[in-house]
Amino acid sequence: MTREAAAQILERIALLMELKGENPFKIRAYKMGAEVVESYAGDIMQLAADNKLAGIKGIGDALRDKLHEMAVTGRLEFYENLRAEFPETLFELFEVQGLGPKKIAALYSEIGVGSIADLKHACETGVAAKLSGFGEKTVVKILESIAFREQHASEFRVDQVYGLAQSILAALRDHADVSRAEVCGSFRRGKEVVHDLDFLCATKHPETVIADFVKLPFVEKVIAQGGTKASIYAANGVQCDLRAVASKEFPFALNYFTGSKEHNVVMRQRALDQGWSLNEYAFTAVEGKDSRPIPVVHDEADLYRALSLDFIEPELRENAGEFEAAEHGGLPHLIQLENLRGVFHNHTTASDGKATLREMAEAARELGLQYLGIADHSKSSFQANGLNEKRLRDQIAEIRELNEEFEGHFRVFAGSEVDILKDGSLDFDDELMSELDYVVASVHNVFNLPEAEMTQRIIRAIENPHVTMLGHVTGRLLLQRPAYAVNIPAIIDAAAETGTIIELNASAWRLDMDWRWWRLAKEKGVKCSINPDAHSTRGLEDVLFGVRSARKGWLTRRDVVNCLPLGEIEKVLVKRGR
DNA sequence: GCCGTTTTCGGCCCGACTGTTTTCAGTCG
Repeated sequence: MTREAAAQILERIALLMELKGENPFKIRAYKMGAEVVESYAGDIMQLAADNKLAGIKGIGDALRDKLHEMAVTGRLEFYENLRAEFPETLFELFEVQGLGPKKIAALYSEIGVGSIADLKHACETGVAAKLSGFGEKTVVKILESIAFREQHASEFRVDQVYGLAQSILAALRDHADVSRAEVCGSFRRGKEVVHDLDFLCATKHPETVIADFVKLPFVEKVIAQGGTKASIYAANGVQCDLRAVASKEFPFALNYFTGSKEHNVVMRQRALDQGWSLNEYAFTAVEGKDSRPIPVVHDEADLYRALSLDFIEPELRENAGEFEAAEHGGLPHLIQLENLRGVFHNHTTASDGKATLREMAEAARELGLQYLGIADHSKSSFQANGLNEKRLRDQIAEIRELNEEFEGHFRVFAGSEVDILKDGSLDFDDELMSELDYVVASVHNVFNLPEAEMTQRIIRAIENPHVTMLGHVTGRLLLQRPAYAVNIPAIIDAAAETGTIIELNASAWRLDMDWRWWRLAKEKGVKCSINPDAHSTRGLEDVLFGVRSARKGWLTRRDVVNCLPLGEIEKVLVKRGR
């Protein structure tokens, strides 16, 4: 059993215990255990199998035995018995905003609601509103949350499909009969969520490749299988399509299946202007039309060149100005993962992170970075074990001490993710913030302010000269919680005026500020910081998702402050007027 | 269920907001 599977079982035990009204501390112990299993630096399942879990904080006698059972047998009897008491679909209900264990327990035990479908019915027929603790407004909120979910059904965040995409791609490229393979579609275009995964391969033996594709280990169900095309569901419910084409068709098919649809329309129109028809297989001369000779196309760059265009990176293919730019050499040289030199906004065990300061620093060095910015939560974020003044000052001292060990080869920057309070004031006073190397200011509560008030709140915060950057601008959680109401152009203007950096939060849950706003920010001269918001050493690698979004927002390494080397980054952290 | 320890059991994370209530339970961060 994988660590992810084991962690999920522990999490689900915690949920079911909440429903049963178990001791809340016992529940928390299971949740903590799940986190430890998920983030432990080392092969925790092997340790569990070998009975060597003693001494790991958060894993006591009971969890040790349960993990051992899971590691050895691949199942957990305790969980299976517990699970049998409730319908499997009950877990869905925890994803509805406004529903917690108490309300779910009432819904289930009193009116038999065991799934989202049941819940919707109970709300619409007025049955739910009659329950004690429920009323009109609760029901409206629940229905709104269900509608939001339905709207985004069969969509996946990038982190949910990234590993699968890489595995399938690797399997295709390994296939003896495949000469080229690529992921296409919105995944290749770097969208923040995807509906499905589209794969393309070049081969002389499509039937063989298709037949082998549907037998890959991640395949849960074959939806369709033909001579050149197959669709399957992977184990996590993601639909994956594979198209097999001849090698000479590959660049055309790659371009066509990468999209976007709007981009393709313009491509075909431009081809027609040359007297050619363009489809997913080739250019063909349009009969009766005066056409130029058709050039040889080996790859996508040839295809764009044939249409008198510079190569347009997949992330830019949204028909949002990329053609105009590609006509006269105006496309940006997009940032790449390798350009990053450091990362800000990361958490440690001091607040709600899972790795210590030292572990985070070592992991960042291991990734080849030159600096790491720590920004644990501030005191108002009680739930995240936010640091008070004393603890923050202790951490600053600890960071200074650690830096001495690095002798200038690497640096940890002392920062804080300071809560922006309801009125736009900050959780720490100016004196304390002036002792920090940088400050990330973020909203963590009171999300339901009217737009004007929320905007003013944030602007007031970034007008503080100690605020270096603004964290996750809209608070959205992709596919789960919409952004709160805020006037982004006004925020961008204020950031430009005050020299405040805006974060591109690289967590796949957030990707906030959204890529659609970065061109405006860039025009106004606002700098970006791609921040992993890492809560573990592995979380540092989320910068990958942030870079995808930054590319989609037309950003180059010059627009992103954490591409600056150690020697130059300090200057940027000193805000104008600070 | 875990932890720490005066080694055997008591403590474990706080506050705001919302909506349903009429003084507070539940949810969220």
